Amino acid sequence: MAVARKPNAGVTELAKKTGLTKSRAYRLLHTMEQRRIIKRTSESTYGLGEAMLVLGITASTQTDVIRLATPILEELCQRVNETVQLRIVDGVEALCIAKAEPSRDLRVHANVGRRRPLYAGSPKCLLAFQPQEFIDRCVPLKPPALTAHTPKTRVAILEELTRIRRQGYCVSRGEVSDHQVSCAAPVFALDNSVVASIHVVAPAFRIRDSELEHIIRISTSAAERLSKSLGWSEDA
Amino acid sequence: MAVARKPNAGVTELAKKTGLTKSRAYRLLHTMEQRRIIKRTSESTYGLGEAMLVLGITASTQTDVIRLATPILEELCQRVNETVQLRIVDGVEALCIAKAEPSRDLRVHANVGRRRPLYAGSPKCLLAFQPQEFIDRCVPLKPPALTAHTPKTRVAILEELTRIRRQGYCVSRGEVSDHQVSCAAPVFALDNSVVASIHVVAPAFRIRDSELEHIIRISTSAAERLSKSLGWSEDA
DNA sequence: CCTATTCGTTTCACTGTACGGAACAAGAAA
DNA sequence: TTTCTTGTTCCGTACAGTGAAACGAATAGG
Repeated sequence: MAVARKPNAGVTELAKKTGLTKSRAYRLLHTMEQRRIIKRTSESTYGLGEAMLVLGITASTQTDVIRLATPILEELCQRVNETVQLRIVDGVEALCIAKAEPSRDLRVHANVGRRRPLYAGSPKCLLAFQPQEFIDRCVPLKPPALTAHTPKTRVAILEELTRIRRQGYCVSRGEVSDHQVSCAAPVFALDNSVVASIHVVAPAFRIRDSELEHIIRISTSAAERLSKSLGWSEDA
Repeated sequence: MAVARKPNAGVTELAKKTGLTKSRAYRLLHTMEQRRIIKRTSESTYGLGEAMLVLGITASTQTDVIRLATPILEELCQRVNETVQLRIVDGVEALCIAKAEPSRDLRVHANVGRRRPLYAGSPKCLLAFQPQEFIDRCVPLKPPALTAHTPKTRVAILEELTRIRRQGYCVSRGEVSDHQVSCAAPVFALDNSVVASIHVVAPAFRIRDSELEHIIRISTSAAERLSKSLGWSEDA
């Protein structure tokens, strides 16, 4: 997992990150390389290997969230005719684990595997429903201003999170990148925890208020359908 | 890996498959469950867990084959306007690790993570370039007749493999499922081994001989481009 | 050019971990 | 009932994997 988190790191660096001895780290890396769990990306830097790829792809067919989400994402994508993403929390970041893209020429490009900070833009939808202790750890005191619309203070972000919890969805207008609007809705599991979020991302000029409302309506409904198929049901 | 290969298996079954003691198997499963590498699918049956999903998705962004293939697959998909797949050998099967689908209504559906036997249809393209010893192990004496066009004998398959090696691509007309035509081309790595194959799958009625030739031409060229971007260069 | 660090790698004696075998409870089948 | 299965736990011991230290080979600094 340390290798995944920090690709192209060497033995010493990985040993430090994980708190292992250098010799232990070295030996672990050595045997994991033999088993193809990791591979050398250059002389003495490591990355995830082929075995991990195969296991991960297999995992995605055995995991409910992905299996059930795929058709829902595709339908949503077709209805809004914009790029759709499924994200989960990994570490202190949002990780895109599935996507669907429309075939129109001008669209926002999405990438499975890409990570984003949780405290800016539509990933806030994931953050909002995490334990307060986790939220406090994730939101920086001085969030970097990516665009003119990025919330400038920690307090502003925390207030936004409260609003998201209340209204049940999140809208970001050019917060993380200009000319981009995104809308996200939370996906609940049996225990009422939020396990993922569904995002619709679109070029800003195409989204007037009326379109935005339409997108909000059907993406929250898509997220709700996914929640229900995961066993969740609506109560306090 | 045993859990991946055989989902919904219990302790005893997994212990047998792996040659481990029952107590060892139990303890390994127990700690892997704590680390979220695997999860219980029911009382005492196991499947791959969330950690595996995250690692696998991360691996796919760190793996050259996938990263470089994605744009090539998408371009190929657009040019042939049919479903395109990227497959690798896993165990004695072909595993689909990436795909691209056109947006037209009638198309062959593909699924990342799906496995197919290596000895029938276009996966033969992968098999053809493996070591002879491996081929012998994979091709059954009496291959099951999936359709009227499935090769009926072991010898027929072996001859087909020779032809594939000679011509550098593989065509399957309804071998694994009626009304489906597929065409595959091998992807080479630096050491001239075949690491993957690019497949174009289409409904049979749409593919006349002239279209097929066109598909063969541009899919072999796509595979060649991918090979080259992996560091391969054409020599004996 | 010579230290001073840094890196990855290897050695070695030791110890604490993870092992196998057997026993256990709880079901299911005979 | 008995006799198979399951999954789970116990326990004494062997030995695998450990940490610390040493090693050679780089790179950086003065």
